Amino acid sequence: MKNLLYTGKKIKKTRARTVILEEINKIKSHPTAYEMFKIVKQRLPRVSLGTVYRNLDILSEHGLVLKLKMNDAQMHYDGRTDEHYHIQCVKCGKTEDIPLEMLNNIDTAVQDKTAYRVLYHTISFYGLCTECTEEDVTGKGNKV
Amino acid sequence: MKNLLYTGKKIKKTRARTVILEEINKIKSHPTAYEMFKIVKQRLPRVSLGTVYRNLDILSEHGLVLKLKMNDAQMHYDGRTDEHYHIQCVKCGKTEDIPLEMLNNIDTAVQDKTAYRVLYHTISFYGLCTECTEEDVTGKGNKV
DNA sequence: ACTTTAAACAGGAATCATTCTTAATTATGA
DNA sequence: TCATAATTAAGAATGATTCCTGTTTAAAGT
Ligand SMILES: [Mn+2]
Ligand SMILES: [Mn+2]
Ligand SMILES: [Zn+2]
Ligand SMILES: [Zn+2]
Repeated sequence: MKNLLYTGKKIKKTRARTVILEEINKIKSHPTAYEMFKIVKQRLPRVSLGTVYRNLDILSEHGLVLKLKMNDAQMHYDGRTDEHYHIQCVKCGKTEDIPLEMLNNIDTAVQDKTAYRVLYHTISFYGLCTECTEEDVTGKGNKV
Repeated sequence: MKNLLYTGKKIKKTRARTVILEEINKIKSHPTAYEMFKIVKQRLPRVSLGTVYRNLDILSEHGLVLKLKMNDAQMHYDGRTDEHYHIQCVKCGKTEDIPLEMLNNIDTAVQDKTAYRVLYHTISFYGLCTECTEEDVTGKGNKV
Protein backbone atom coordinates (compact mmCIF):
# COMPACT_ATOMS: atom_id res chain seq x y z
CA MET A 1 0.00 0.00 0.00
CA LYS A 2 1.86 2.99 -1.33
CA ASN A 3 1.10 6.64 -1.87
CA LEU A 4 -0.46 7.40 1.43
CA LEU A 5 -1.20 11.02 1.98
CA TYR A 6 -0.04 10.63 5.50
CA THR A 7 2.01 7.67 6.64
CA GLY A 8 0.04 5.14 8.59
CA LYS A 9 -3.40 6.48 7.65
CA LYS A 10 -5.82 4.56 5.46
CA ILE A 11 -6.32 7.54 3.21
CA LYS A 12 -5.59 7.55 -0.46
CA LYS A 13 -3.74 10.34 -2.19
CA THR A 14 -5.83 11.87 -4.89
CA ARG A 15 -5.32 15.03 -6.87
CA ALA A 16 -8.04 17.10 -5.22
CA ARG A 17 -7.37 15.74 -1.76
CA THR A 18 -3.68 16.56 -1.94
CA VAL A 19 -4.24 20.13 -3.10
CA ILE A 20 -6.93 20.74 -0.49
CA LEU A 21 -4.64 19.56 2.29
CA GLU A 22 -1.67 21.52 0.97
CA GLU A 23 -3.68 24.72 0.65
CA ILE A 24 -5.40 24.52 4.01
CA ASN A 25 -2.01 23.97 5.61
CA LYS A 26 -0.68 27.16 4.02
CA ILE A 27 -3.17 29.41 5.71
CA LYS A 28 -3.79 30.31 9.30
CA SER A 29 -7.45 31.23 8.82
CA HIS A 30 -10.51 29.03 9.21
CA PRO A 31 -12.05 28.89 5.76
CA THR A 32 -15.46 27.59 4.77
CA ALA A 33 -15.82 24.88 2.15
CA TYR A 34 -16.63 27.50 -0.45
CA GLU A 35 -13.57 29.57 0.42
CA MET A 36 -11.43 26.45 0.07
CA PHE A 37 -13.16 25.74 -3.23
CA LYS A 38 -12.12 29.14 -4.58
CA ILE A 39 -8.52 28.60 -3.46
CA VAL A 40 -8.28 25.04 -4.79
CA LYS A 41 -9.91 26.07 -8.07
CA GLN A 42 -6.88 28.23 -8.88
CA ARG A 43 -4.76 25.08 -9.04
CA LEU A 44 -7.44 22.65 -10.24
CA PRO A 45 -9.80 24.69 -12.41
CA ARG A 46 -12.18 21.79 -12.97
CA VAL A 47 -12.63 20.90 -9.28
CA SER A 48 -16.21 20.88 -8.04
CA LEU A 49 -17.60 22.23 -4.80
CA GLY A 50 -18.95 18.79 -3.94
CA THR A 51 -15.46 17.35 -4.17
CA VAL A 52 -14.16 19.97 -1.78
CA TYR A 53 -16.94 19.20 0.69
CA ARG A 54 -16.39 15.46 0.41
CA ASN A 55 -12.64 15.66 0.84
CA LEU A 56 -12.77 18.09 3.72
CA ASP A 57 -15.07 15.61 5.43
CA ILE A 58 -12.75 12.70 4.69
CA LEU A 59 -9.74 14.66 5.88
CA SER A 60 -11.51 15.64 9.08
CA GLU A 61 -12.63 12.07 9.70
CA HIS A 62 -8.99 11.07 9.55
CA GLY A 63 -7.89 13.89 11.80
CA LEU A 64 -5.95 15.75 9.12
CA VAL A 65 -8.14 18.83 9.40
CA LEU A 66 -10.55 20.07 12.04
CA LYS A 67 -14.16 20.87 11.29
CA LEU A 68 -15.53 23.75 13.35
CA LYS A 69 -19.08 24.87 13.98
CA MET A 70 -19.18 28.52 14.98
CA ASN A 71 -22.12 30.92 15.19
CA ASP A 72 -22.62 31.38 11.47
CA ALA A 73 -24.31 29.20 8.91
CA GLN A 74 -21.29 27.46 7.38
CA MET A 75 -18.80 24.99 8.77
CA HIS A 76 -15.21 26.13 9.06
CA TYR A 77 -12.15 23.99 8.46
CA ASP A 78 -8.77 24.20 10.15
CA GLY A 79 -5.42 22.86 8.98
CA ARG A 80 -4.11 23.03 12.51
CA THR A 81 -5.08 19.71 14.05
CA ASP A 82 -3.89 19.92 17.62
CA GLU A 83 -6.79 20.60 19.95
CA HIS A 84 -7.29 24.29 20.54
CA TYR A 85 -10.09 26.78 21.12
CA HIS A 86 -11.41 29.53 18.88
CA ILE A 87 -12.88 32.99 19.04
CA GLN A 88 -15.16 34.53 16.46
CA CYS A 89 -15.82 38.21 15.99
CA VAL A 90 -19.57 38.76 16.29
CA LYS A 91 -19.34 41.64 13.83
CA CYS A 92 -17.09 40.53 10.94
CA GLY A 93 -17.17 36.76 11.51
CA LYS A 94 -13.38 36.33 11.53
CA THR A 95 -12.39 33.20 13.46
CA GLU A 96 -9.02 32.90 15.19
CA ASP A 97 -7.10 30.59 17.48
CA ILE A 98 -7.02 31.13 21.22
CA PRO A 99 -3.74 30.78 23.10
CA LEU A 100 -5.36 29.00 26.02
CA GLU A 101 -4.30 25.62 27.33
CA MET A 102 -6.87 22.84 26.88
CA LEU A 103 -9.11 22.33 29.91
CA ASN A 104 -8.88 18.56 29.91
CA ASN A 105 -9.94 18.22 33.50
CA ILE A 106 -13.44 19.50 32.83
CA ASP A 107 -14.30 16.35 30.86
CA THR A 108 -13.51 14.27 33.93
CA ALA A 109 -15.39 16.70 36.16
CA VAL A 110 -18.48 16.45 33.96
CA GLN A 111 -18.23 12.70 33.68
CA ASP A 112 -18.16 12.43 37.47
CA LYS A 113 -21.22 14.65 37.85
CA THR A 114 -23.36 13.14 35.08
CA ALA A 115 -24.41 9.79 33.72
CA TYR A 116 -22.46 10.41 30.54
CA ARG A 117 -19.25 8.96 29.29
CA VAL A 118 -17.64 12.20 28.17
CA LEU A 119 -15.66 11.99 24.96
CA TYR A 120 -14.71 15.59 24.24
CA HIS A 121 -15.80 19.19 24.56
CA THR A 122 -15.68 22.35 22.50
CA ILE A 123 -15.28 25.91 23.72
CA SER A 124 -16.00 28.89 21.49
CA PHE A 125 -15.47 32.49 22.47
CA TYR A 126 -17.33 35.39 20.90
CA GLY A 127 -16.42 39.04 20.96
CA LEU A 128 -15.14 41.97 18.93
CA CYS A 129 -11.82 41.99 17.09
CA THR A 130 -9.67 45.12 17.21
CA GLU A 131 -10.86 46.44 13.86
CA CYS A 132 -14.49 45.97 14.73
CA THR A 133 -14.09 47.48 18.18
CA GLU A 134 -12.57 50.60 16.66
CA GLU A 135 -15.01 51.14 13.84
CA ASP A 136 -17.82 50.84 16.35
CA VAL A 137 -19.15 54.23 15.28
CA THR A 138 -18.97 53.78 11.52
CA GLY A 139 -21.27 50.77 11.36
CA LYS A 140 -19.36 49.27 8.44
CA GLY A 141 -19.15 45.80 9.94
CA ASN A 142 -20.69 42.76 8.27
CA LYS A 143 -22.91 40.41 10.14
CA VAL A 144 -21.67 37.02 11.16
CA MET B 1 -48.44 49.73 27.30
CA LYS B 2 -50.26 46.71 28.59
CA ASN B 3 -50.26 43.03 27.81
CA LEU B 4 -46.54 42.49 28.11
CA LEU B 5 -45.35 38.91 28.15
CA TYR B 6 -42.83 39.76 30.79
CA THR B 7 -42.84 42.85 32.95
CA GLY B 8 -40.27 45.39 31.93
CA LYS B 9 -39.50 43.77 28.58
CA LYS B 10 -40.62 45.35 25.32
CA ILE B 11 -42.23 42.15 24.19
CA LYS B 12 -45.87 41.91 23.43
CA LYS B 13 -48.06 39.04 24.54
CA THR B 14 -49.51 37.24 21.56
CA ARG B 15 -51.36 33.98 21.38
CA ALA B 16 -48.64 31.91 19.78
CA ARG B 17 -45.85 33.57 21.75
CA THR B 18 -47.58 32.90 25.06
CA VAL B 19 -48.19 29.24 24.33
CA ILE B 20 -44.65 28.70 23.04
CA LEU B 21 -43.17 30.20 26.18
CA GLU B 22 -45.54 28.28 28.45
CA GLU B 23 -44.80 24.99 26.77
CA ILE B 24 -41.03 25.36 26.61
CA ASN B 25 -41.07 26.21 30.30
CA LYS B 26 -42.89 22.98 31.08
CA ILE B 27 -40.18 20.74 29.72
CA LYS B 28 -36.61 20.10 30.73
CA SER B 29 -35.45 18.99 27.31
CA HIS B 30 -33.92 21.08 24.54
CA PRO B 31 -36.39 20.86 21.66
CA THR B 32 -35.88 21.91 18.08
CA ALA B 33 -38.24 24.39 16.45
CA TYR B 34 -40.09 21.54 14.81
CA GLU B 35 -40.50 19.68 18.09
CA MET B 36 -41.90 22.86 19.65
CA PHE B 37 -44.18 23.21 16.63
CA LYS B 38 -45.66 19.77 17.27
CA ILE B 39 -46.21 20.57 20.94
CA VAL B 40 -47.72 23.99 20.33
CA LYS B 41 -49.94 22.63 17.56
CA GLN B 42 -51.82 20.57 20.14
CA ARG B 43 -53.04 23.79 21.75
CA LEU B 44 -53.13 25.96 18.63
CA PRO B 45 -53.97 23.64 15.75
CA ARG B 46 -53.62 26.37 13.13
CA VAL B 47 -50.15 27.55 14.22
CA SER B 48 -47.51 27.51 11.51
CA LEU B 49 -43.90 26.37 11.72
CA GLY B 50 -42.74 29.81 10.60
CA THR B 51 -44.54 31.39 13.54
CA VAL B 52 -42.78 29.03 15.91
CA TYR B 53 -39.40 29.89 14.40
CA ARG B 54 -40.10 33.61 14.48
CA ASN B 55 -41.31 33.63 18.06
CA LEU B 56 -38.51 31.42 19.35
CA ASP B 57 -36.13 33.94 17.80
CA ILE B 58 -37.94 36.87 19.35
CA LEU B 59 -38.03 35.16 22.73
CA SER B 60 -34.33 34.36 22.55
CA GLU B 61 -33.48 37.91 21.51
CA HIS B 62 -35.22 39.05 24.67
CA GLY B 63 -33.50 36.47 26.83
CA LEU B 64 -36.66 34.52 27.59
CA VAL B 65 -35.31 31.34 25.96
CA LEU B 66 -31.83 30.22 25.00
CA LYS B 67 -30.91 29.19 21.48
CA LEU B 68 -28.32 26.43 21.32
CA LYS B 69 -26.17 25.20 18.48
CA MET B 70 -25.04 21.64 19.09
CA ASN B 71 -23.50 19.13 16.72
CA ASP B 72 -26.58 18.34 14.72
CA ALA B 73 -28.30 20.24 11.95
CA GLN B 74 -31.05 22.01 13.91
CA MET B 75 -30.98 24.69 16.53
CA HIS B 76 -32.21 23.73 20.00
CA TYR B 77 -34.17 25.94 22.35
CA ASP B 78 -34.07 26.03 26.12
CA GLY B 79 -36.59 27.44 28.53
CA ARG B 80 -33.98 27.59 31.26
CA THR B 81 -32.36 30.97 30.77
CA ASP B 82 -29.62 31.13 33.37
CA GLU B 83 -26.23 30.50 31.78
CA HIS B 84 -25.30 26.84 31.85
CA TYR B 85 -23.46 24.27 29.77
CA HIS B 86 -24.79 21.28 27.85
CA ILE B 87 -23.84 17.79 26.85
CA GLN B 88 -25.12 15.95 23.82
CA CYS B 89 -25.08 12.20 23.31
CA VAL B 90 -23.18 11.50 20.10
CA LYS B 91 -25.37 8.46 19.49
CA CYS B 92 -28.98 9.45 20.21
CA GLY B 93 -28.63 13.25 20.09
CA LYS B 94 -30.23 13.85 23.47
CA THR B 95 -29.08 17.17 24.95
CA GLU B 96 -28.96 17.78 28.69
CA ASP B 97 -27.83 20.35 31.21
CA ILE B 98 -24.46 20.10 32.91
CA PRO B 99 -24.20 20.75 36.64
CA LEU B 100 -20.95 22.68 36.26
CA GLU B 101 -20.37 26.20 37.52
CA MET B 102 -19.83 28.80 34.79
CA LEU B 103 -16.17 29.44 34.01
CA ASN B 104 -16.46 33.19 33.91
CA ASN B 105 -12.80 33.78 34.44
CA ILE B 106 -11.83 32.29 31.09
CA ASP B 107 -13.40 35.22 29.25
CA THR B 108 -11.06 37.57 31.07
CA ALA B 109 -8.13 35.24 30.52
CA VAL B 110 -8.81 35.15 26.79
CA GLN B 111 -9.35 38.88 26.58
CA ASP B 112 -5.98 39.44 28.24
CA LYS B 113 -4.20 37.13 25.82
CA THR B 114 -5.88 38.29 22.61
CA ALA B 115 -6.82 41.48 20.81
CA TYR B 116 -10.49 40.70 21.27
CA ARG B 117 -13.05 42.21 23.53
CA VAL B 118 -14.60 38.97 24.75
CA LEU B 119 -18.36 39.04 25.17
CA TYR B 120 -19.23 35.44 26.01
CA HIS B 121 -18.31 31.83 25.44
CA THR B 122 -20.06 28.53 24.93
CA ILE B 123 -18.96 25.09 26.09
CA SER B 124 -20.50 21.92 24.73
CA PHE B 125 -19.66 18.44 25.91
CA TYR B 126 -20.16 15.34 23.80
CA GLY B 127 -20.30 11.75 24.92
CA LEU B 128 -22.53 8.75 25.46
CA CYS B 129 -25.60 8.73 27.66
CA THR B 130 -26.26 5.72 29.91
CA GLU B 131 -28.72 4.11 27.52
CA CYS B 132 -26.38 4.45 24.58
CA THR B 133 -23.36 3.24 26.52
CA GLU B 134 -25.25 0.08 27.48
CA GLU B 135 -26.71 -0.79 24.11
CA ASP B 136 -23.26 -0.41 22.61
CA VAL B 137 -23.49 -3.95 21.22
CA THR B 138 -26.98 -3.76 19.78
CA GLY B 139 -26.29 -0.90 17.41
CA LYS B 140 -29.83 0.41 17.77
CA GLY B 141 -28.79 4.00 18.37
CA ASN B 142 -29.76 6.80 16.02
CA LYS B 143 -27.21 9.17 14.65
CA VAL B 144 -27.00 12.70 15.91
C1' DA C 1 3.81 -0.49 -19.43
C1' DC C 2 -1.12 -2.83 -19.63
C1' DT C 3 -5.33 -4.40 -17.37
C1' DT C 4 -8.58 -4.54 -13.99
C1' DT C 5 -11.35 -2.72 -10.57
C1' DA C 6 -12.63 0.14 -6.93
C1' DA C 7 -12.58 4.79 -5.63
C1' DA C 8 -12.96 9.53 -6.85
C1' DC C 9 -14.63 12.88 -9.77
C1' DA C 10 -17.75 16.83 -12.13
C1' DG C 11 -21.98 18.45 -12.73
C1' DG C 12 -26.16 19.02 -11.34
C1' DA C 13 -30.30 17.57 -8.71
C1' DA C 14 -32.14 16.84 -4.19
C1' DT C 15 -32.60 17.70 0.73
C1' DC C 16 -33.56 20.09 4.70
C1' DA C 17 -33.40 23.82 8.11
C1' DT C 18 -34.48 28.30 8.18
C1' DT C 19 -36.05 32.78 6.43
C1' DC C 20 -38.92 35.60 3.63
C1' DT C 21 -43.18 37.28 1.25
C1' DT C 22 -47.89 38.33 1.12
C1' DA C 23 -52.48 38.62 2.05
C1' DA C 24 -55.55 37.91 5.85
C1' DT C 25 -56.42 38.25 10.84
C1' DT C 26 -55.99 40.25 15.23
C1' DA C 27 -54.70 43.57 18.69
C1' DT C 28 -54.25 48.52 20.09
C1' DG C 29 -55.92 52.69 21.12
C1' DA C 30 -57.95 57.38 19.77
C1' DT D 1 -66.29 52.08 16.16
C1' DC D 2 -62.61 53.02 12.95
C1' DA D 3 -57.86 53.38 11.82
C1' DT D 4 -53.45 51.62 12.22
C1' DA D 5 -49.89 48.50 13.38
C1' DA D 6 -48.37 43.97 14.55
C1' DT D 7 -48.98 39.14 14.01
C1' DT D 8 -50.11 35.27 11.60
C1' DA D 9 -50.69 31.10 8.06
C1' DA D 10 -49.32 29.33 4.05
C1' DG D 11 -46.24 28.51 1.07
C1' DA D 12 -42.24 30.15 -1.75
C1' DA D 13 -37.41 31.14 -1.59
C1' DT D 14 -32.80 30.63 0.13
C1' DG D 15 -28.53 28.56 1.12
C1' DA D 16 -25.48 25.04 2.96
C1' DT D 17 -24.68 20.52 2.35
C1' DT D 18 -25.43 15.91 0.50
C1' DC D 19 -26.64 12.73 -2.98
C1' DC D 20 -26.85 10.69 -7.69
C1' DT D 21 -25.04 9.27 -12.19
C1' DG D 22 -22.14 8.65 -15.78
C1' DT D 23 -17.17 9.40 -16.59
C1' DT D 24 -12.34 9.53 -15.15
C1' DT D 25 -8.51 8.21 -12.38
C1' DA D 26 -5.57 5.74 -9.23
C1' DA D 27 -3.64 1.48 -7.36
C1' DA D 28 -2.27 -3.24 -7.53
C1' DG D 29 -1.20 -7.01 -9.95
C1' DT D 30 0.41 -8.80 -14.45
MN1 LIG E 1 -7.69 26.97 14.64
MN1 LIG F 1 -30.32 23.70 29.21
ZN1 LIG G 1 -14.29 41.85 13.54
ZN1 LIG H 1 -27.76 8.46 23.93
